[in-house]
Amino acid sequence: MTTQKDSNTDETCPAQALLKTLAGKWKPEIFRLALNGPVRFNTLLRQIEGSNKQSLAVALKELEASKLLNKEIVNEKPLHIEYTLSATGQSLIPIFRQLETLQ
Amino acid sequence: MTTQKDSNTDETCPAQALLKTLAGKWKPEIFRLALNGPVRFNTLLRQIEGSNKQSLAVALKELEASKLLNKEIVNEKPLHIEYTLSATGQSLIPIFRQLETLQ
DNA sequence: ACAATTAGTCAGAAAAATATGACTACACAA
DNA sequence: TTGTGTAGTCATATTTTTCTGACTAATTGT
Repeated sequence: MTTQKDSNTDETCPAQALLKTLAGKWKPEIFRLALNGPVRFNTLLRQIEGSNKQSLAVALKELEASKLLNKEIVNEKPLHIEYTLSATGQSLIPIFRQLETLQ
Repeated sequence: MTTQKDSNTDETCPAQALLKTLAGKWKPEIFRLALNGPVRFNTLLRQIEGSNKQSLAVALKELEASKLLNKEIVNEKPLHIEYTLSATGQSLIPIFRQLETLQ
């Protein structure tokens, strides 16, 4: 006999996918700051109070892996790295704005 | 000397607030199912594979506490409880629909 | 009276997420 | 060559979240 616990395993719901990629203690804050322009590792570490290197590094890596942020080396002095919103990330801006209009 | 890690503690960003209320392993799935109409405890337990009583109970309690779901006793036979989208919950429907249009 | 269905609670265990502190490595300036 | 700023890694510890299995309790059907 098969269990009655089957059928509904969509896992293709975009809202759930987004919630999953932005899940975690620091990802939403990183993403929000990235809405205003490129962000950098040490700057985030100073801006986001209570955060730490390890957790930010993991969060950035995962946001990059899930294609919300792009990582690029900037050849200026001092040489540094910038994380910017990807095209996908930018496509979410209207939704964030819409959420801000909700009371 | 004060630390340079101050200033930016908004915590009034609605997008982040929503991400927080829908954070957790089962809340997004519960919420998504509730979009289609009233949901019930034992039914969710059967529908959401891999879930368990305890976690669903906690998730439902928190979704109710954060005013996304309403809990009501239905006086039919058998007497049972229904969780339905609150007004706030319903206000999020357009955003979920919009996310579904995103590739 | 007994079993099934309803909707949970509770204590403790296991798993996952997050934090700490030490360390690495490159570029550049003094 | 010593120091500062860049951006991390790594092993371990702590904290938080989630799961398991036993139990409760009211309602309804046989």
